Amino acid sequence: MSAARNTRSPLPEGGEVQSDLLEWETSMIDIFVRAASLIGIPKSLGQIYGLLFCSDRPLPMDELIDKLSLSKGSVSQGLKTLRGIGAVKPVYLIGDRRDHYTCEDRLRRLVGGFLSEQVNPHLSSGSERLNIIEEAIKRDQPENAKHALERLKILRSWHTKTKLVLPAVQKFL
Amino acid sequence: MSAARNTRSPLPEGGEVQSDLLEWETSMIDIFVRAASLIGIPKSLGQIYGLLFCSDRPLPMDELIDKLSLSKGSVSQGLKTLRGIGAVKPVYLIGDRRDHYTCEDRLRRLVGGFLSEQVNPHLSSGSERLNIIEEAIKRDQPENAKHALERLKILRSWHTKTKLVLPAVQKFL
DNA sequence: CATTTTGTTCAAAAAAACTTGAACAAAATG
DNA sequence: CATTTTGTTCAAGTTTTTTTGAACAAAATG
Repeated sequence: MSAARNTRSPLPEGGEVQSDLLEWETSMIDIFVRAASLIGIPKSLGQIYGLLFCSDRPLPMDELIDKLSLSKGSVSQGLKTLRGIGAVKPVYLIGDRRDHYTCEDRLRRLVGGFLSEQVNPHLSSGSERLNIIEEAIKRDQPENAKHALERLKILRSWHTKTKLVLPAVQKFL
Repeated sequence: MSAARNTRSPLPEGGEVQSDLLEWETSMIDIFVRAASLIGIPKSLGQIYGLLFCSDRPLPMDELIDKLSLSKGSVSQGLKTLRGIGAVKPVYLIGDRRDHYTCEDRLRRLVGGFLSEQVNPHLSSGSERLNIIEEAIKRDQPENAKHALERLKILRSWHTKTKLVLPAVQKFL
């Protein structure tokens, strides 16, 4: 077990550090990439969030592009989405014209943002949709209308339970 | 508001009914298709589950293929996956050689199956992964090791909370 | 045992999702 | 105000995921 210290390549003249990620950073980012894909979010968003999570200071787009080897477009679009769900926040640093970003690191907020942007809209519209189905059943008058209405009832109960449980989960976290 | 009754086309001679779906069925299936894509599951699985949910009796593959206009391969593979997470169950009917399927309609079971197949594996491996990151931090000896360890600590607390909350949710449903 | 029925598998096709890069806009700088 | 810096947008390209369909296996039937 040779203990080689932190091997970022020494700064090239300029001032522009094409620093590779350290191993712990790579692994930690990987955790977020996996978590992202688990909840159906693109890999690049996981990477961006992950790098911000690892960083001990707010980072500008440049650095994200550079360290993650992503295109400008990807990072710009990714930050937009992450801002949208409140997972990252712009921070304005004096003496630097560029926007810098930090990650939201409170689990409750993180989950809250995700739920209210990605899940709640579906839940809300769900209620109306169930009413529309009820009307359709009445219109169709299927021979098994009774069964159809039973199914609808089940869906309504699922809907209710879900709307109840999500806020509770959030409060717990 | 003309109340046209259920318009399945009258049976063609054979006995094979290429019955189109009724409107209420289509809409209800659509609910499942949306829900599926919300949790990152292919559309066809949503359709299959949805049709079984609408049906008042177990259905054989043939009927799923026919009514949903999906290929044999898709339905076979889809049922396999759904069986895997316990969302559908084979039912053996006397006098019919074909497998028939019903859907699991207890929300708790449904969520339970999904969590234990798709989520828990990630959660379990997560613990080990965090230890590996800890080792990486020690190895890398980054100048901001203190910060890195703080981040790790946060991840561990998230991990713990998540492992705690999922079973609780399940119990509630 | 030849034939039919039922169901699985997997390579290739199709569709969907994601990423790129170049063109553009907006704001700051000198 | 011309130039540079920063950031967005979106059409086209790439990659990933999903679906198809034909070949195959297994079991029942007569």
